Amino acid sequence: MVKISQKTRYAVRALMRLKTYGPDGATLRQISNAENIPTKFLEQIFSALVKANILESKRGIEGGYKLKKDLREISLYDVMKAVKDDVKVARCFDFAQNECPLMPMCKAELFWRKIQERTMKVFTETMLEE
Amino acid sequence: MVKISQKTRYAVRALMRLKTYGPDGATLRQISNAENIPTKFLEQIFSALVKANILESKRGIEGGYKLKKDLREISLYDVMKAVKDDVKVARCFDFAQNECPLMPMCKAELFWRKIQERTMKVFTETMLEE
DNA sequence: CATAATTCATACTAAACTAATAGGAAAATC
DNA sequence: GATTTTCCTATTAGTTTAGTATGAATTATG
Repeated sequence: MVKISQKTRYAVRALMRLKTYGPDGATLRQISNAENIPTKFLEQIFSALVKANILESKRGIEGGYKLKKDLREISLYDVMKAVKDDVKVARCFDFAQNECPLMPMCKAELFWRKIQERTMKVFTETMLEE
Repeated sequence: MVKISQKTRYAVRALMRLKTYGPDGATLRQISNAENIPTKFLEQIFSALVKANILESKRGIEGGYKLKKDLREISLYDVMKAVKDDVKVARCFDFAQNECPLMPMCKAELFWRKIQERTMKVFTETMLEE
């Protein structure tokens, strides 16, 4: 099953939800309640999104999270990368680099390269809001 | 990690390898040796490819497998479907159908639909040989 | 017909990965 | 100083994937 991880899916929903709170943002708890996402799990996700410069955080009472970018500027790939949901759909993983017995460039490798490129293109070009 | 299953990856390599044996095809053992794929695992894969009408098989001594279609006519999606490596990259799995609290059509759902469509397009349009 | 080589069918095990939980530290406001 | 929030990181539980195992059915050949 080729699928995008729950982490990424939660992240996307949470970001979209966060936007509805306007420029002042919201707390983790507000988002996790609104979207029915396990609070502690979302915490890890938001932490990663902060590191990726997608969110801005402030601690303490009156703290919370704000979007640091417009949804139009955030691609699915950005989110996946932030939460470490790698997109290695199809590179040639069957042999360690430079050890493929069919090197320098077997047909399968060429094929997987194409798939990888085309899939990446979809993920990098599809923005959370278009 | 978004990736295509080992089953599908083996299948692609095996099909490409099979082609090199010409119109008479080859046995499971030949392919599994040549590609270094666990024989019994490949057996399951080939069985699925036969059911999907991608391969033709003949039992007994002198038996083996033959391609039933040209590689140009087999898409990655065909292979994935055959080996049950579903492509549900991104439909809205977060709520059971008709139970999404954001229905009739939340922003996330729209987003995932786009991703799903675009990814499917890549997989159905990329052929094993182009 | 007996034998050997092959595909077919299905159940089981092991390994890897993902999702979720847990506990407490650090910061900010009042 | 108390409370509310984010931050950090380790552990557990659950699910999925990869691989192994066993044996039946089929077919060519001597």
